[in-house]
Amino acid sequence: MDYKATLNLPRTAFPMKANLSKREPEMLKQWETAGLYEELRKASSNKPPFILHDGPPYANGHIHIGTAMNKILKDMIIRSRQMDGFDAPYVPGWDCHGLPIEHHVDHELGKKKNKMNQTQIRKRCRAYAEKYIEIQKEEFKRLGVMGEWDNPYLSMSHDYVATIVREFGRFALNGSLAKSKKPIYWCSTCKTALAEAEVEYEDETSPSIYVKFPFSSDLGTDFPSLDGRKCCLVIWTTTPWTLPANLAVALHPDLEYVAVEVGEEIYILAQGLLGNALEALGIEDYEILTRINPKALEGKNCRHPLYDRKSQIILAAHVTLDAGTGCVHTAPGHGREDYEVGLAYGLDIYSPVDRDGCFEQDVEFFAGSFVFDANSAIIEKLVELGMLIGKFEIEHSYPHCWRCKKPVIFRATEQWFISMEKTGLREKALGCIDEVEWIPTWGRDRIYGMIENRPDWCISRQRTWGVPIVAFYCRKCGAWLVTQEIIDHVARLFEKHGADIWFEADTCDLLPEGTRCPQCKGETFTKEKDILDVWFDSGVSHTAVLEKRDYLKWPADMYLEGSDQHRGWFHSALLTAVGTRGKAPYKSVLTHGFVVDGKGEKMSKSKGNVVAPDEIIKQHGAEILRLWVAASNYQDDVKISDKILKQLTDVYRRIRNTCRFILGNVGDFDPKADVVEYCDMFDIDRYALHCLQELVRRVRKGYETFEFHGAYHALHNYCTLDLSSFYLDVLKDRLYTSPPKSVARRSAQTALYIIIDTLTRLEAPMMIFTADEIWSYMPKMNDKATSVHLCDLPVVNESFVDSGLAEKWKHILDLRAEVSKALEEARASKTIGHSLDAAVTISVPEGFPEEAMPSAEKLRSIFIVSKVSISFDESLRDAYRSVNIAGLSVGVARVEDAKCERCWIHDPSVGGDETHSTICAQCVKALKNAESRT
RNA sequence: GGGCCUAUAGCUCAGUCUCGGUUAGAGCGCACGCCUGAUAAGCGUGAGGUCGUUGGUUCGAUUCCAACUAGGCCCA
Repeated sequence: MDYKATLNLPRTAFPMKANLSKREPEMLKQWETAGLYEELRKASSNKPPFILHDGPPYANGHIHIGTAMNKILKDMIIRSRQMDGFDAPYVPGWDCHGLPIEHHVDHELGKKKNKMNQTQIRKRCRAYAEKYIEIQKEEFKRLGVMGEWDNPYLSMSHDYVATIVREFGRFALNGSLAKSKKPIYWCSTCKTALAEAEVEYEDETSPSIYVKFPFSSDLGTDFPSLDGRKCCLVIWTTTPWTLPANLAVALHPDLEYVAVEVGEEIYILAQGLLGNALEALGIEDYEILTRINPKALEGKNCRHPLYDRKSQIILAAHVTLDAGTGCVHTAPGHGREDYEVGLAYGLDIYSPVDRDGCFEQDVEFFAGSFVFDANSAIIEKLVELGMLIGKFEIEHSYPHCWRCKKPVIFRATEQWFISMEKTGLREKALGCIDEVEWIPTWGRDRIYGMIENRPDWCISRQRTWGVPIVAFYCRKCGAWLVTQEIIDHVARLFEKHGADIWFEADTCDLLPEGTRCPQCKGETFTKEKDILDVWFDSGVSHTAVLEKRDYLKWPADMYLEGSDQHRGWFHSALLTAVGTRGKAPYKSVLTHGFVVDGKGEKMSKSKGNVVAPDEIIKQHGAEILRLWVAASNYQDDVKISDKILKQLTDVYRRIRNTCRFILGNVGDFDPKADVVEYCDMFDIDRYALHCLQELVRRVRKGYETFEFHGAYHALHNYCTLDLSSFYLDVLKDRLYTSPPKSVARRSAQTALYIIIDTLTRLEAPMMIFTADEIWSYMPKMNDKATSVHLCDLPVVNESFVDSGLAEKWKHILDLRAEVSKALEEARASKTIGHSLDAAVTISVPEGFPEEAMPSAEKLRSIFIVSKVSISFDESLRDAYRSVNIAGLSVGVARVEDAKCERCWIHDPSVGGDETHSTICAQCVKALKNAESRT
C-alpha cells in the first residue's frame, strides 16, 4: 500500500518561485484598479493623523539609488504608521524650477536661445520638468511607493507659485527683506551673472605681482625696533585689476608675522612664507627685525598703493600659507571670501566695474578701460608710484564662462536678501531647533551650527526659470516698492495665469490700480527682473502643501531626507516657517546617509561603481530593493553591491519558503470551524504562540523607532530559528501523520494560522508584494480584508504570553541543542544517517529542572528521533558529554526496531497489525480514525 | 583647511552609550555531513573576529579620552 497517499502533506498553490520582476507590476496594477490608496483614506478618516511631508526631488533625470532609498524609507514609515492606527496620507511632490533645468534647456536650444523670449524659454523648461515628473512618477510607483500620485504637489503649479509670492510678501513686509551688493560670477562678454555650475576652470596666464601697502602710522609704540621706520605690508595678487577696489589687507590671526629690513624699507609678511617670497623677489640681503603678532595690527591702516585713501588691516581665517605673503589684498566687491570678511568688518562692498567689465567713471587713472586690459596700466602706475616690488607671470586655473569660454570676473551687484538679524530670524530659528526631535540626535548640532554661522540669505537669481521676485521700482525716484496690495494682486494673477504672466504682461497690469510711489508719488514703475532662489520655492512647501490641503496639517510630524538637507530643505523650510510663523514646520526630522558602493565609497560615473535601481528591479524585483532598505542601518551610509543583493535574495527566499510551508499546512484549515481553544492546545504550540509575541514586540519596536533593520533581523531570525529549524521541523510528524481533523493536528494548525496571519501583517510595510501575495493564499475568514495593506499591525497578545512556559522550553531547547551535537557525532561515525535512525539515552545531571523534563515520548518528537530513554545513571558509556550543560551525557545508538513505512519512526509496534503490517500502531490508529470520520 | 558623522567575523546587524571586568553574539554566506514527505526546498555540525591604527586613563579598555588613518555629508 502507498502510505504516502494517506499523509497530510503540505499543499498550496502559492509558488515557491517569486518571479518578482514579472509579478510586481501585475500587483501594482491590481492595487491601483482596486483603489487601495483611496480605500485606506476612507477607512482611516477617524484615525489620528501622521503626516510625513515629502521633500520634493528635482524634476531632472531618472531616479537614482539614493532617491529610491529615500522614497522606500518614506513608504515604509507611512505604511507602518498607517497600519499602527494612524491616518497617514502621502502627497508626493516635485521641485520644478531652477538652474539645472534651465541649463539643460540652454544646451538643447544652443544659439536659438538668443532669439527666444523669456516666456518661450520658460515654456521649454516647463515641458522639460513635466517630462521628468512623469518619468520619475512611474519609477517611484514601480518601487511600490503608495500615495496620491494623481494629485502631487508641483512647485510650478499656479497655486504653488501664488503661495511662493505670498510667502515672499510676508518677508518683504515684516522688514526682513533688504537689497545690498554681493559679488557674483559675471561674464562681461555675455553680460550675465553666472552660477557656480556655469563656470568652467581652465588654465590661464595671469600677472603675479607683489605690492607694498605702506603703514599710515608709525609702529614704534607696539614694536620699538620699528620706531621711525618706513614699514609696509607686502601683498601678492594675480588680479591687479581688483586693486582699485581694495579696501583692506587680511592677516591670519594665528600665524606669526615678521618685519624684515630690506634696504631702507621694512617689509611685513608671514614668517612661514618669508623664504619663498623673498627668494621669488630675488632679495638675498635682509634682516629680521622683530616678530609681529598680527592681532596687534588689527584695526590699523595702510595707505592704498594707488590712491590717497586708507586700507584697513583685518584678520581672516581664510588666509593661508599656500602661496603669496600671508598678507591678503582684500576687495569685498570682487571676491567671495573678501566679501564675507568685509561684511564682518563693515566694509563697503565696493565694485567699481560696470556690466561690460569696464571701470566706472569715478575710478581715477583707469576709468572706462576693460579690467583685463587695465592690468598693465595698473602695474605701470604701481611702478610709477614705487609700490611694486616684483612682477611675474603665473599659470593657474581660472574660472571661465561655460558659454563663451572667456574668463569671468567677480563683480558685486545688487541682490535681494532675507536678513538673519533684522527681525531676529537667526535667534528665533536657533530656538526653534530645540523644539524639534532630530533623529539621529546629532542632526540638531549639524543644523544648529549652520544656522548659527550662515550669512544673510541671498534669495535673488539672475535667471529665467523660476518664480519672479515681486517688487517694483519707481521710475521717478528709483525706490523699490512691495506692498500687501501688490502681493495680493500679483498672487491672484499667478493663481489664474501662472508665473508666466509676470514676463508677459505690461508692468502697469501687474500693479493694482492707482499704485503710487510712497516716496515721490510717482505713477510709473518698472518690475524686478530677478527670480527667487529655488530653495525658497521648496522651502515654503509646508505652506503650499500642508496648509493648503485640509487633510494634511501644519506642522508636519516628520521630514525625512538625506543628511545633505541640513543645509538644503530642512534649512530653507525652517527659515521660511520661523520667519513667517515663528515655529519649525516639522516636529521631527529623520536623516539618512548616502548610498555608497560595496567598499563604502561614493558612487560616480568615472569610478564606474554606480548601481541603478531599475537594473536591480529588472534582475531581482523592487521587493529586494525594499528589503535592502529595510535591512540597512540607514543612519550611516548604506552600502550596496551584488554580494549584498545576493544575500538579500537568499533571505527573501527563506522567508518566502517558510511562509509557503505554513500555507501548505493550513490549506485544509478553516479558522472559523477548526480553531482549538488555547487551553486545549499542545504545550509546544502554545510555546510557539509565546515566541510569536516576542517577535511582534520586536518588530513593532523596530517600526516605532523607524529602525527597520531591527524588524528585518527579528523577522528573519524568527523564520529561521524559531520556525524552520525548530517548531516547523518538529511539527512535520504531527501535521503529516495525525488524522486530518484530530485535535493534535488542529492544535498545530491553529498555531500556524495565527503565526502566518501575524507574520504576514508584520511583513507588510517592508515586503509589500509578498505579504499581499501570501495574504491572498491564506484560509478565508468572513471579515478578512481584501488586502493585507488594509489591516492593522498585530499587537502583542498578552493571553499568549507565558513566561513560565518559555522558561521551561528554554531548558528543553538547550537539551535539544546538545542532543543535536550527539546525533552529529553518531552521524559522523556512520552509526546513523537520519535522526530517526537513532535511539537516544540521556542522562540528566542533578539539579536539572524537573519540570523542564517532558515525557520520553514528548522528547522523542522534540528531538525527532525514534526513541528516547531517560537515565539517571550518570555513567553512560560511550556517550557524548555535554560542555554547555555540565553533567549531561547523551548516548546515541542505532535503533533496533523496524521502521514504520508511514511515519518513518522506528517502533516496536510495527507489524502488530494484520492489515497494515508495515506500519506502527500510531499510524494504524490514525488510518482507522480517518476512515471512520470520512 | 573647518563643521558633523562612521569604523565589531567575507556580508547584514546586535553588544559598548546610561553598569569598563570570565570563552564579543545572531543570521546569511562558506566547509563538511544528513535527508529526499517544504525538494531549484529542509535539517545538523563546524571553521571565521589582535572589536580601523596608535597612544592615554585604569589593577583591567571593543567599551572612556586623545591623536591618526580610511570613508561619507556639508562648507571653504
